[in-house]
Order: sequence, then structure tokens, then C-alpha cells
Amino acid sequence: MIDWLDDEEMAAWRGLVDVSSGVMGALESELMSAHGITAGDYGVLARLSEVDQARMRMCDLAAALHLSPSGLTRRLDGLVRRGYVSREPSGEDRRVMLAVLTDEGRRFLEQVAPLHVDGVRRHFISRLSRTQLRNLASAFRSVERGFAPTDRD
Amino acid sequence: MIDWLDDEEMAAWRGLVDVSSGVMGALESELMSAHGITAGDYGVLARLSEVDQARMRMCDLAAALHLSPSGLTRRLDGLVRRGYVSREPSGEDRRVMLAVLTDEGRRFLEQVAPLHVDGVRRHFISRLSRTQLRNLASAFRSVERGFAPTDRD
DNA sequence: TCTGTTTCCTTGCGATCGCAAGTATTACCG
DNA sequence: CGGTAATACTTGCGATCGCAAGGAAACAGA
Repeated sequence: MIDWLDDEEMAAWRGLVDVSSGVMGALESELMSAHGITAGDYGVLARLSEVDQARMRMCDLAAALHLSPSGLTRRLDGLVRRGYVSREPSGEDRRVMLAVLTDEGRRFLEQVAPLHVDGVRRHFISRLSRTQLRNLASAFRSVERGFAPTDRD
Repeated sequence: MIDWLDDEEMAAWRGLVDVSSGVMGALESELMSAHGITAGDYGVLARLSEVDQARMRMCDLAAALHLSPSGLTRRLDGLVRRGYVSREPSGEDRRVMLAVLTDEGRRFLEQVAPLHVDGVRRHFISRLSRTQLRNLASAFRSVERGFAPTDRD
């Protein structure tokens, strides 16, 4: 019996794993059955829709989505084939490719987004009080400050 | 610009995704480089070590690990090949296979567990106050049970 | 008992992902 | 300048996962 975390620590850790996989799994299957899109593809379109000019460098997009460079390359292949995203070389740095949300991609995203928003509310947000929500956001910020900048060896 | 959630809701949702993938990714790479084991394999050994007789039905183990039946079958193939787990038919129900932690598997787990526990503390627990930890565990319980407590907390 | 349904596990298959290697471009530095 | 290092992206490859299908066993109802 290995249990070197006390009950509260274990509950927080297991809760993080269980909740994130449970909520994301539910969202994934709802998006797929209703619109035939994976959560990963949705994430690309949503991120691009939020930024100026609806375009991002591949490397920045990969970091935002927690994807490796190769993973993003292939994910974009699919989105480009479906006409939702286009590739555009950067004028400033010729190593860089920009991923650009097309008009068709934006129209598609606007059809899908309400279901995604509803799913996040139904499976996650609506189950928390406003205070819990604030505490969660604050706790996650604490964790992210810990490993994002300084964990670099 | 799609802006579906207010700032606090978005911070909680993005925080959940970013923190879980960040922490689990860090743990994964530490376990792999130090002991050559994936987080998935570690999860199997850890779960088995916690239960009576160190054995579980495949279907229960799959549910506990958020794995599909086929996913668990193949994961167990690898662990059986390495001698850490053995398969044993259930005496009560001949459809059922039990996954059993071997002595060698337990010895291996006891070598690896300290690094895993340390990783959970370093990347997650130590970034939180005791109050935050309690609030987190409570909030995750609310999400898993499917409803929010009506009172303030 | 017989039959249809459900549960449990495994296998074939396709999709996804990350790592390592390769190419191209830029940055750094003596 | 010129050469080395660093960065950005792509491709080959192996590993993992889930779904669908299939077989075996348990179960339920007539």
C-alpha cells in the first residue's frame, strides 16, 4: 500500500485527474456526435478566432494547445483539407508559417461554439458556486506560476 | 471573437486544462527519463497496490484509470511481458480476468513511487496552501457528483 | 430448458501523438 | 564576414488509444 499523500492531498490530485479527463471526454464525444469535429480541431479554431487577424505562428499555437510541433502540423493538415484554416508564410521570418482562420472556418466555429460553451457549463461550471469558481481560478493561477517560468531546470 | 464565458469562468476552465496537462506532462517525462515507465503503466501498478489482494477485475481497473477496455488489454500486455502484472481468471465469473500485481511489480513500484509522489508535490501540491487544497478537493467532489453546493464555500 | 440479451474481454483497424532526424532560415559571436 | 548554434516546421516511425466486431460466459424470461 503506497500512500504518501494524505487524504486531502490525494483527493485534490485524483480530483484534478478525474475531473479533467471526465469533462474533456464528455465534451469530446458531444462535439464529435453533433458536428463531427474533435476537441483538438475545435481548440485550434477557437484559439485562432480569439487573436488579432485570426492568425498565429505555428509554434505559438502549438504551445497554447499543449501540442508538439509535429502534432500541430498534422492537425492543421486536416483543417486545411476541410477549408477551415489556411497556411500563410510569414513576411517577417521565412522559417515561420502562420495558421489563418478562413471565413468558412469562422462560420463553422460559430455553429459549433454554442454546443461547446453549453458543455463546459453543464459538465463543469454549473456544478460550482461562484465562490468555488473564484477559488479554483486562483488556485490554478498559483500552480501555473509555479511551473511555467521557473521550472526551466 | 468568440467569448463564451466570463473572465472567472474562463480562468477556471482554462486553468483546469492547462494545469492538468502541464502537471501530467511533467510527471510523464520525469517518470520516463528516470525509470523508463509511462504514467499509464505507473497508474496501473499504483492502483493495484492499493486494493485488497493486489488484484482487480479488468473492467473495474479500466474505469478507475479512464481507459477503454481495449486500451487496458494492451497496456496489461506490456506489463505482463515485463513481469510486473499477471493475468488470472476469476473463479467466480469465467468471463472475468483479474489483473494481479506480482512481487516483482511491487518491488518496482516501490522504487518508482517516491519520484512520482515527489513530482505531484513539486508541480502541484506545494504550490497550494492547505486551504486551497481543501477547497480544490471539495470543488472536484462537487463536479464529480454533478451538482454544486447551494451554500457559500 | 431454450433463447435472446447483457457483460467482459480481446483483436483488427484507423486516427492521433511525440520523438528523432532532416531542411531551411535566422541569430550569435569571434 | 564566416562558421556555429538556435529556431521553425515537416516527415518517418513507433507507440497508444478508442471504436466496432466477435467470442465466451452469465443472466432473464417464457
